[in-house]
Amino acid sequence: MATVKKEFFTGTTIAIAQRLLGAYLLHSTKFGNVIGRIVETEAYLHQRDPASHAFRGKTKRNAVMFGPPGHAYVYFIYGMHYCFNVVTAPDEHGEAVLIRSLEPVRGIDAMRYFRGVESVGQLCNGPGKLAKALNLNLADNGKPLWRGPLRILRPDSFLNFAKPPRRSEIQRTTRIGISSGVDLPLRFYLKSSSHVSRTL
DNA sequence: TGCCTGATTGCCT
DNA sequence: GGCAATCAGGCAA
Repeated sequence: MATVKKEFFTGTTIAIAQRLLGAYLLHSTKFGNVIGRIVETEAYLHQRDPASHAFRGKTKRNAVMFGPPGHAYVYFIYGMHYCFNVVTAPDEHGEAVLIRSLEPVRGIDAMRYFRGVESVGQLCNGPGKLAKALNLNLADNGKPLWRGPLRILRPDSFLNFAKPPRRSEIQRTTRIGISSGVDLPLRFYLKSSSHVSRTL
């Protein structure tokens, strides 16, 4: 298992949204390490993106988005769900990448316990689902992702010589579950994956 | 202070 | 496909 370096989080938010595909998200829990392969992401920008939490400026809730890149931005939504994001862009630029789906890799029984669901295909195929499967909540907001109990692992962490996905493997579409900025093509997922929240 | 909405999910028809 | 659950943040007053 090779954790990414801090430099992994430099570049445009859109580039990082694509770079994260094929990488892994690890969380160390009381039931051991829980790991999933990232197969679906969405970019949320600062300006020109009304769907972004950062669009209306910095607040107590979204402050982490405006901090340095490579940290976790976790927020509570709909009174019952958490969503996990990777902060991108330099200080004072409120941008992040929402992780929408994972393919379960390790700690699947722990995921089942946290989710209360058996089917592997239903464990992490949605932003609220994966946060629950990895036992993520507001306590994880602001944590670094290149060291510590919550980390991003390189795409070659599990399969020998596994390379990042080719550009042709990545499908780009509009985002899901928003009411403004619906026309922006800022969602990315791996065409070959059967674990995305939904295709096209 | 009060009202409305939301980067969702799961259950019901 | 429709809709309830459930509550913190954001904005109007």
